[in-house]
Amino acid sequence: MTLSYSHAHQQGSGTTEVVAVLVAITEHTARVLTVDQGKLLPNGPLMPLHRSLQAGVRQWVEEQTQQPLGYLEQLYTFVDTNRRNVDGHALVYVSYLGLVQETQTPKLPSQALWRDWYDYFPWENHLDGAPTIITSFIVPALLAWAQEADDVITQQRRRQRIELCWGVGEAHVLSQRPPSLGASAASREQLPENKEWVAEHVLLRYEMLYEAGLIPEAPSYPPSYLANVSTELPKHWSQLIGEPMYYDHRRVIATAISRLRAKIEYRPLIFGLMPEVFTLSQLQQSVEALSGVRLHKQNFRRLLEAQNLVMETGESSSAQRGRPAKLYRFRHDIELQSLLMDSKLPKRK
Amino acid sequence: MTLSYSHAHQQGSGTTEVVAVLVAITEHTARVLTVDQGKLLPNGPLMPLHRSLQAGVRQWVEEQTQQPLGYLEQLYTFVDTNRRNVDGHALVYVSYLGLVQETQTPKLPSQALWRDWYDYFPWENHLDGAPTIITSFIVPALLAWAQEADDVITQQRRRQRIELCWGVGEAHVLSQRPPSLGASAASREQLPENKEWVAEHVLLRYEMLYEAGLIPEAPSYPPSYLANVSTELPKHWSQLIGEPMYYDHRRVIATAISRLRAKIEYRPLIFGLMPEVFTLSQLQQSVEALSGVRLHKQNFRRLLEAQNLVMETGESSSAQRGRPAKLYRFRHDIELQSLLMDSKLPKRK
DNA sequence: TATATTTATGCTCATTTTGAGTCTAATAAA
DNA sequence: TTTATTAGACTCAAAATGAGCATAAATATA
Repeated sequence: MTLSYSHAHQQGSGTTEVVAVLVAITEHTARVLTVDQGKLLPNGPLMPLHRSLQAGVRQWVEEQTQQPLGYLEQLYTFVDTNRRNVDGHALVYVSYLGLVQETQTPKLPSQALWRDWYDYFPWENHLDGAPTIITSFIVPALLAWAQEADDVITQQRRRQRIELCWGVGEAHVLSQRPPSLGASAASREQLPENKEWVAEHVLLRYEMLYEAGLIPEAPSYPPSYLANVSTELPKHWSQLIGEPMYYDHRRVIATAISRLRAKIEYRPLIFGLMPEVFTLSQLQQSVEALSGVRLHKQNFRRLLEAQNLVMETGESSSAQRGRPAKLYRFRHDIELQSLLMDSKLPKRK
Repeated sequence: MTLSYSHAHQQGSGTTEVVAVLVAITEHTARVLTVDQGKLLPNGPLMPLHRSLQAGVRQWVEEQTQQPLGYLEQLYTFVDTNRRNVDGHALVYVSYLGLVQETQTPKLPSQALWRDWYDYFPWENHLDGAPTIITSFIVPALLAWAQEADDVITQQRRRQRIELCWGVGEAHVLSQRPPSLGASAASREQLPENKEWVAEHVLLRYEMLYEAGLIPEAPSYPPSYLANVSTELPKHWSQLIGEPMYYDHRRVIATAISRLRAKIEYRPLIFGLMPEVFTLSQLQQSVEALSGVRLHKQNFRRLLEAQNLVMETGESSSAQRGRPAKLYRFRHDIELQSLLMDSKLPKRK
């Protein structure tokens, strides 16, 4: 794969583009809609005729993907100084997160393609436990990266970042702090101890890999420091580290996943991805597909009950093998609350 | 005040602008930096020479305000179709939230001015209880606005929105929901009951006032429906409803306050606004200045202790009248955690 | 000087929320 | 009819939360 993922480009007179991360859940798998062989997100220039950014996104997305678009939320705005218009102005692109219901997915144009989003972020899928790639390759490589920093402070900080982002807190090198300056309070024994995988840190993890030059999009890829430390990238590294994309589109997806994972904890966005009726298990599996971790079934239901967001249809489904599950639907009469109310999810199982 | 707050404008060839909401706390008051007599936020075009959006913000802000800029975070990107460049492209502006330490505020250029942010949002200041303007003017006017909707559904929804946004849940008209369709669960007695003021809903409240035509920036201001319902805007309405700004800059501030109030609940952003050393009471007062509500002192301290974010300096301050308070400083050795770790605040007093 | 007032700070306590488990029910497949 | 499998009810201890009282150490005032 010798193609460069950060090549230059020329535009017309406009300098603003919209980019969409469309998410759907199909067969218990979180998917993202791509174009151009999975190398790009649906995108298009903002035109003078567009009345708003949202309008621009909707128009382009529906044109490029024939996809009816439900919930839509602005993510982040980037500047790409490698792509400039005829006046020399850098391209600004505004990214959006959109939710699409599985059921209403019609025929796609040939260049549009739903892709499992873990194809791009293999390390984010902890549904069957933490992927081995993390401890066997990623963390060692990142530790080598920390090692090659010039000063000790930077090394220290990088290691701390690694631990916090990747949940690998073992020998916790308590950062050299003044040995009890203010002697009384402040020195409890509950310092870091944070050795947990935090699902919504997707973007932080991606940016660390980028900074360390471990992914093809990075300017410094492949990294030069690995030879020094007798660590080597395995030959199939490019497969392990997920599929690259053009420009910064993979970062845009990382932003989207981060936002979705964070927001689903306190807003019932999930219903934008569900079919009309569903079982509680299906609902839970969908949330798990997004967050990448398993949840505690009973507590998940308890919270759902407490929030009173769903109602039984009276029917039940025996599509599975075991006991038939009651079918539920989202309570549309409280759609407004759903925008305002907090809605929490339980911790992982 | 006959000046129009949504007038058209012409630009050069660029179509992208950055706008900054700079926040500081002085004398226990949250302030925001303005230019042009308090009618605009510091802003400037994105230039081809800027390497990034952040760089653009920093350059323009420091040029316009001589203000050293600490923490900086992107807020939201707007399109202003009233302002277009020579090619007809609408102006895109990217807004940023920046935090400035009180102590390091140097001489300001004459056109820059720190303003109490509640000058623009009088209804957001609940430090001495809920402002009377809410129940005496705002809510009645909004109810009239709800009344004038064409269909009952919209009326219903608007009333629900009013209750949720302004915390005025009394006669809770339970939205007409199917009389127990799925008879068993789902019909608990714990429906809305949300009659609470939620500090971080600043943007929702502003947008509702805008939609109802109750503020000068709105195209439909002043509203026509009030005559019908024997409610009238008091003659001094324009003072009650806060100071207007040009373009959508007041909405940008609302976005900033929302973000800040929400984020301060789980990230220790507040330290970006504090001087080097401070007492716990000062810290609490600063948080209160931002959130607009009073906090429970003992619980505030308990959480601070638990999070272990501050350390005693050993000194104490007797600047006030009563017992001298211990002085603290932020623990800079854990600055990284501070970016990642959750950090919670207690509920209001 | 004695006393009230003010601010800081320590501590308790009932309630709610959370994490994690056991146990029972109802179906399909063998 | 047994077994595997999925759904769903209930329990329980630990932690977090909201709200209070009590005490300490200063200044203002009678």
